[in-house]
Amino acid sequence: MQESRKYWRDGDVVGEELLREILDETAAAVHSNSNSNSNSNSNSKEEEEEEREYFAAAMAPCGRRRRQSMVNKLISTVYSGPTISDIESALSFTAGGDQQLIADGHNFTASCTPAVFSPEKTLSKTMENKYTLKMKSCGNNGGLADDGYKWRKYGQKSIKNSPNPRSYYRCTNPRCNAKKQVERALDEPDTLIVTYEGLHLHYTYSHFLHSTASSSSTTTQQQLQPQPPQLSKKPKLHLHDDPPPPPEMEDTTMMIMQSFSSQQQHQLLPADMMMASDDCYINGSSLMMSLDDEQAAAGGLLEDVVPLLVRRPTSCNNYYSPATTCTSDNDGSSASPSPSISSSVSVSSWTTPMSPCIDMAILSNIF
DNA sequence: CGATTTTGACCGGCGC
DNA sequence: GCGCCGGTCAAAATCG
Repeated sequence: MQESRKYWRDGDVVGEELLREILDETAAAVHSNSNSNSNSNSNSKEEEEEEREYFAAAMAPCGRRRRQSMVNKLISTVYSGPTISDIESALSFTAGGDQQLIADGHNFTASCTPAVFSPEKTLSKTMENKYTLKMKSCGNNGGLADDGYKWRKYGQKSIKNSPNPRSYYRCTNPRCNAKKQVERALDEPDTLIVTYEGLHLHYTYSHFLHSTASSSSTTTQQQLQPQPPQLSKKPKLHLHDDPPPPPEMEDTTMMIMQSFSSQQQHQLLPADMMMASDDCYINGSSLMMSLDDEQAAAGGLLEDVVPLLVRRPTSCNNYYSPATTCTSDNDGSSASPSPSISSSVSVSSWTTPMSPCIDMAILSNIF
């Protein structure tokens, strides 16, 4: 955890160093597993070098399966959020109410205790999936991490024993019942507490933005999905302020996405929406996503499965030009965070060249 | 002019 | 039953 914090806070160089450390540790673990009878006190530099070489060989292009295993181990080391089993649980319409993720500024801890979905329960009951994020404010943009969705504020309430009001947001997609609450932490004025609730029944906007920039399989999606922000009339998005996205995603993000794509096919429920692409197809009332193709996953499917992506706070300022208007204020009440800043952050963060992109992916909602 | 935000009113759950 | 509290509604205001 401490290392993750270090990684999260410091710049890309430190992040890469930490990533290397993690890779080395993972390689050492694998090495020791494959040589269980070897001397356990092998801490010399030469042996460390051997381990590095061993791991480098394991990560060679020909060792795809082993690399996948390495990636999985890396993910499990760096990523403390929901596991693929949690995702599958969520996809199976689980609802525990206790599924909570706390991002303590920079790190996430997850306590996912999903309950098995009971068909007799009402839909609203099943949508009790909630998780709470604590995130640091970044400058005057409210510090709200991008989650790729557009939100509309529908209420604000002053909370007892708290000087800061709580704002209530609802996804602007009319068929989507996702909500979130935003309030400022009591003890840490620069920390925002965001509670997400409900399922998104559509793609993230950032997905389309990214797909538009780097994928060739977006035509159908764009036809079927809400108009991406850069094509909408919404001036608050300020996409013109974004740096031009590089064509490729950064490696680590790719690795994370490949980790997800390495899993078997995922059955996503429910699919009362109409959606089709090269990667998805409708199967009865459910949506099947074929994730065998890593390239397909790299085209943005991670955001299909993990709609909420919290970016590194240290980077967020880089994604906005000083001219970016922001309606947030100091009390966090009128932050109107997502509509004004979300999409631009998302696109940039996916494609920031120097970013090691251990983007902390938080799952609760599918689509 | 449509979309979004603001804000007071209203409603339901919960504890006493 | 009553009051408190959190969440939501909806009309007015604001924004672009």
